[in-house]
Amino acid sequence: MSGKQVSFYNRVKMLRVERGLSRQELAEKINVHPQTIGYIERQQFNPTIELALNLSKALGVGLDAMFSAEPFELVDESALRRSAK
Amino acid sequence: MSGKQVSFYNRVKMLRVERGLSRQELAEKINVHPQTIGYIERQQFNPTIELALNLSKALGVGLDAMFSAEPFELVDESALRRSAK
DNA sequence: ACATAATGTAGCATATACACTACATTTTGA
DNA sequence: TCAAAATGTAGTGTATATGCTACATTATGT
Repeated sequence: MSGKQVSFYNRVKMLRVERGLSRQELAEKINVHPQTIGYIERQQFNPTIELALNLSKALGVGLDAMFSAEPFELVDESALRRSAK
Repeated sequence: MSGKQVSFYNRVKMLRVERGLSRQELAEKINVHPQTIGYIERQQFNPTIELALNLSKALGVGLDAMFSAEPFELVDESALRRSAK
């Protein structure tokens, strides 16, 4: 293992899966090791801003949509209904 | 010196000065060494997301308003005029 | 002009981000 | 059910984020 559990939240896994990317594929897009993506998703370490900016670009969302000091809300059914076309 | 020049941009100094804080004061708010603030402002290293989230809270702006892969625009006179009440 | 505060520079020390390899476990699809 | 793909776990190694101390330089206010 690398770091210990970290004290903030991220939506990297959700965003990656939503885009149909494997860790391998996401890792290639931003030139990091696939394990690095895993550690971030499991909140086992605290990525740098540079890596976060690369993730942000690769996933097409801003930093604030991806990292937060507070837990992100779960997507509930009403939200899904609202976002349905 | 600690790290080398970093490949992205931040507005920490501008935001700090605008709020009338010294590095010492900002550092105390977020429990880091004042030199750490200096290194970030001079882009001499790549802070972690956790530190960035703390800065974000202390300065009252989102991550995207503080860090960017592209240079921030300079505040020009017309912008100042526009934002004047 | 002078004191004081704020900032920069330059070390050294420690923790950890991230790379990488190898193998175990889980998931997925045929 | 079985093979392949995706993910998790473990351990090692290196670079660097960050702490900290000390001194030099540059504002700032009086």
